Amino acid sequence: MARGKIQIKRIENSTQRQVTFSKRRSGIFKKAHELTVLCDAKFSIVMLSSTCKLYEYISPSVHITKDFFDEYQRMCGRSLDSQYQEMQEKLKSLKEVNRNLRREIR
Amino acid sequence: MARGKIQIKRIENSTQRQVTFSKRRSGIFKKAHELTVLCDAKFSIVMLSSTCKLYEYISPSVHITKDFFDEYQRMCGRSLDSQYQEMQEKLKSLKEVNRNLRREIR
DNA sequence: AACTATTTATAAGA
DNA sequence: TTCTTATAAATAGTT
Repeated sequence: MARGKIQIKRIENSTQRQVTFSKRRSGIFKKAHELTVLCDAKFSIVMLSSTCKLYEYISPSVHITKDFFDEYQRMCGRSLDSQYQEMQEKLKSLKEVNRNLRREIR
Repeated sequence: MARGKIQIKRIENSTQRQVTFSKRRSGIFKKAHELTVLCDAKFSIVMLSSTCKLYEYISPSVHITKDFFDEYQRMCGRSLDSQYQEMQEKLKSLKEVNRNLRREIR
């Protein structure tokens, strides 16, 4: 995009890949924040870099994932049944992460 | 940004807010996809609009949330010392989410 | 970390 | 709503 057009394909040079990641990561978080403010949207963004770092963005009005889903419930009035499958899958994966993290930390 | 500069504050007109949401949503998903390809990043984006719709983006190489965290484990699990603090914090928050989700499902 | 030449995103208009 | 386009914003390459 700027001093030259780039193709959207993996950047092979590791240094450049990190620089681009850093720049574009902040760009996306900025856009997410703007959309939050402009349109009353709520966000959860989890980003995992190739250098092994975890970055997160969560809308200011949403503090934890639970709040996020609670808000969805409240606004949409969807029954628990329709959400059940999704939440159960989420719970299952979180349980496994939980277990693995315990093991790692020990 | 275009035919005029806008202030980043809530768009009061509902129609315009939806139009802007729709445009910017696709913009963010496009950027996320590009970052995925350019930098080997992995993403999970969950977006909740003010009109009660849920939108998600997950990196092509990641099929479910579990895979996402598994990948994090695989990549980061070895350098424990440097990751310790971060993981412990993560574990703490995941435990809370876990607890809350259990309650939701019951 | 800054700087700009360009590309890209998008606000307003059609 | 889908397309256009003038302009604002993001960013690739550079310093």
